[in-house]
Amino acid sequence: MLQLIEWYNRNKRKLPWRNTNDAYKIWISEVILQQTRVAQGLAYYLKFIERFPDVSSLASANIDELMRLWQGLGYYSRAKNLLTAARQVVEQFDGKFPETVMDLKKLKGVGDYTAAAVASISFNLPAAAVDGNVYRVLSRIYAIDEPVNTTKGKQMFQQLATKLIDKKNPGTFNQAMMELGALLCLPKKPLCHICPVNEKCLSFASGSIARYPVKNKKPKQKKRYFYYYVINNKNNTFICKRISRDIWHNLYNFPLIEESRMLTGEQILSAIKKFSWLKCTEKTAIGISEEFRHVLTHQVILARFVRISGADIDKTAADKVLEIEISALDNYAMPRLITRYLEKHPLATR
DNA sequence: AAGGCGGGGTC
DNA sequence: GACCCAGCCTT
Repeated sequence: MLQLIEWYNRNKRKLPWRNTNDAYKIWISEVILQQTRVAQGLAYYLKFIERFPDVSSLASANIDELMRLWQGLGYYSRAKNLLTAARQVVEQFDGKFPETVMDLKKLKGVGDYTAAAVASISFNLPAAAVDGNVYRVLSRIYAIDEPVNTTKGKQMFQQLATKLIDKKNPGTFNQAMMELGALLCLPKKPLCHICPVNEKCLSFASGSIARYPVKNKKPKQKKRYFYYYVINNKNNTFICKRISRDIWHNLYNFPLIEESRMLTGEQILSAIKKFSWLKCTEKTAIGISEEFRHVLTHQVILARFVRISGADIDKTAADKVLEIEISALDNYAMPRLITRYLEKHPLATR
């Protein structure tokens, strides 16, 4: 695989986490890049390292501030797990970042891939980091028909990558494989004509690139109907922290009623009475927004926002909701659905 | 082994 | 629309 390494050294992107061997920084970069493109994660990495430059600063972080830093990046359990893992390092590893694959995998949120990436890049250990790029590259080079998303398939690819890894420069090898997948061996239109290993690529030789990687089945999406009630009382509004085992865990949003079917305008207004702490009077003004469509991997959220101003609030009964100033909304981590709504329909203060 | 968990880019 | 991204955790 010498051609691959040479290609990598000539063509690799200049990325901030490639200027360090600091295991903490490599770890942060790897977690940010889980199921996330470099272009999307880069800015998050920079502000994350600036705010939390080392594991001890992260270990003493506040969860709400951490979630706010992670806002918009998705897969929010990663942020929670980072905090848990940082505290593990401080408490179980005496503040010193673990240096073996086995110990790295003890950290919350660190699986086979991330452990191998940190071990190889920071500690020069011969651990093969097998991610989506590597599945694609290897399945094409060797024309492997085994599905990559089964236990058996994953084992096979892990074994193959382990056999191929350059034991002298494992970190460079791992990154070269991934960089090849990210820059040339693309999912849709791979750039085989300039690929450094095209002469060794079985699927290129047989014109069967498009068949790889083989995957079986895809989950289908479910529809959910969200009705948010956005209260605008003078300078204040009301938000709730999402605490159930569901999407957007630990993020904030507006008081919510969820239905399995679409509601009529009349039903949306009628549902207001489910909030016992909210009393509409003759002075109350109500407006229903257009539908917001928010697509996630496995579900589609169809949301409307009901703007309510001039209502009375029974604060003794409003124990599940948090009253905040509208100007403080930015301090709370919220899903993109909510920030998109607020960009389009800002809350007015007076 | 299967399902849950985001948001955005690309074709 | 469908697919995919430097995956991991829970059940």
